[in-house]
Parts: sequence; C-alpha cells; structure tokens
Amino acid sequence: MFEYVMTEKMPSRSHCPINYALESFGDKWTLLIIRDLMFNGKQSYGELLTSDEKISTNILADRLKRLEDLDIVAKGADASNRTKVIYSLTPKGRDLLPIMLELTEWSGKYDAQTEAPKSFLKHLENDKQRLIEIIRSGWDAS
Amino acid sequence: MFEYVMTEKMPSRSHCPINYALESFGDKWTLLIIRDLMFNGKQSYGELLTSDEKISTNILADRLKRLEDLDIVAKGADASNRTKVIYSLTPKGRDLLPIMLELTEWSGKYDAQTEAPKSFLKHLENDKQRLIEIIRSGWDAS
DNA sequence: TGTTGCACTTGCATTTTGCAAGTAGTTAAA
DNA sequence: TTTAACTACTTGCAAAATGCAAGTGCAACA
Repeated sequence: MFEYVMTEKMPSRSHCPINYALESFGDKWTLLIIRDLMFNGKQSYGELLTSDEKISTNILADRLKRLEDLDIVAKGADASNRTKVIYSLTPKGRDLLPIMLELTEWSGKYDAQTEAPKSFLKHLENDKQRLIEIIRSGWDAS
Repeated sequence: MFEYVMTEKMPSRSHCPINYALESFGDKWTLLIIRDLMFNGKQSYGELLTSDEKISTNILADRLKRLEDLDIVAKGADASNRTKVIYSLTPKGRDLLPIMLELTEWSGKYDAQTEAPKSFLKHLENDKQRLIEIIRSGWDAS
C-alpha cells in the first residue's frame, strides 16, 4: 500500500509548476491537514484525526509521512512529554498561505453555504497582502 | 464507475472553503485540464488528451462532465464543424486564475527543475495584480 | 505491574484509476 | 453513394488507492 512518496526519485509526470503542486498536495486530504496546522492550531496526530471531514487514520499517517518527505511539515518532540509528537509547518509549508487564501476566497464566492466568515472574506478582498502579513507576523512571534 | 459528480445533492464532507475547493478540483487531473484551457489554448477533447502528463480518455471525459456540472467549464459547438466540441472556462473557471498563479509561484520557488519561465516568475513576484489584469484583458478581447 | 493515552499498522472490502480497445455520429474523398 | 477518416466519447478489466475497524507498541502514570 502507498508505494510512493514523492521524492526526487519518484517518476514525475512533468515539471509543469501546476503539476508539481498537484504531485505535492493534489489529493482530497493533504490540504485539509495543512489547513488544520495553519489555521486551526492543531499539532498532534490525535488532533488532526478529529476534523469535520473525518480523515481515516491510515491515510493521515501516509500523508504526514509524505509531507515530511517533501519538507512541508516537520515532526518534532514535545518538550514536556516525550511520548507526544508535534507536527508543524516548515517555511515551505507556510509559503502555501497565499494559495490557501486564494482557495478560501474562491470558495467563499461560489459556495452559497460557505462557512468562511463574511468578515474574513471582506478582509481578503480588501487587503489580502496585509492579511498575509498579519498571519505571518503571528508565526514569527511564536 | 464514477458514481458521483458533485452537485447540490452530493454529500459533502463539510462547507469549509478549503474543502469546497478540494471537492471541486482536488484530484490529480482536474487542474491540469483547467491549466490547458486557461494557458495553453486548448479547446477540444482531442487537444486536451495530448498533454505531457498523458491523461487517459475515460478520466478526461469524467472530469469534463464534472467541471460542466460545477459550471467551471462550458461545452459548446464549433461554428464551422458540427462534429467538433469546444470547451471553455466559465467566469467561475476564470476566477481560478489567482489560484493558478499562486500555485505557479510556489512551485517555481521550490521545484529546482521547474519549467516555469524565469521571466514569468519574476513578473509574478513583482506585480501579480497587473499580470492578472493583463491575462483577464486578453480574455475580454476575444 | 497494570492500565491509560498516544501514535501509528494491519487486513480487507469497496472505489477509483490506468490502459487498451471499441462504438457512434458526422464530414470528406472516391 | 459508398467508404474511409475524424472527433468524441464508452466499455471492460486489472491494478492501485481508499475507508473502515481492529490491533500493536511504547512511554508514563497510578
């Protein structure tokens, strides 16, 4: 099962940039994990398992491994509890922020039932760059 | 095969905007079709079959149907040839442009072997908004 | 020393994909 | 008027990925 993770050795279909992105996170689950790490304060395997979309545990394990190999997510130890594993976004992972915001804006526009808060969507439309900087400065602080 | 296309009736995992985007085009092929329609001047089924990534014909048919149902792609008849079908992006599809550009920028930054032209990436970094307007004005012209 | 919590693995049925081949409705040439 | 060619698909089947439920391993705590 899951023969491949994407590495330099994995046969890639092309080096088109859209295709590179798809081969990195173009499936139904990976961006949800990134979302939870980026926006929802989740850090542990157990927390990542509890999203609304109910990812199954084997898929989560596979995707985390893949994201680690791609240097999008880093796996670390919790300082206070040796048995606990902490997942976080690397700089490469954090650089997905503008993509995440564009996805949010598009869905906010076209999904009549979107959960995205109106105020957030307004902020996105009005001053995306500033929103990006605000979120990034929150990361730098911690 | 292919039981679902996403419609109002399809059970959706959540109305998180990231999830909405994933359920619209979160697979390994859909964005490649959109790329070819958006940037590579492709219009027909046959042309869409010839990409570097070699999409197979049943998957292409399925994804086009899906994209039509989602109102991202429109299917039209060629004026001069009744047997020929013309696919094009709807306004909802064209609104994916900023997402496509962000994906390109990210991949351009992290894929050492990216095919994205250096000059295009420069333009993206320096004045993304202007690039978007230039591309959009090209669409309005036709 | 045994129980609990956390991070995964494993097995297996179901679904989706990839590949090759086939069909159907024009249009164009003989 | 028949026939070949072109375009847009559809079909069948093997292989791979997914979803679900249950199990394992290891450290900490009681």
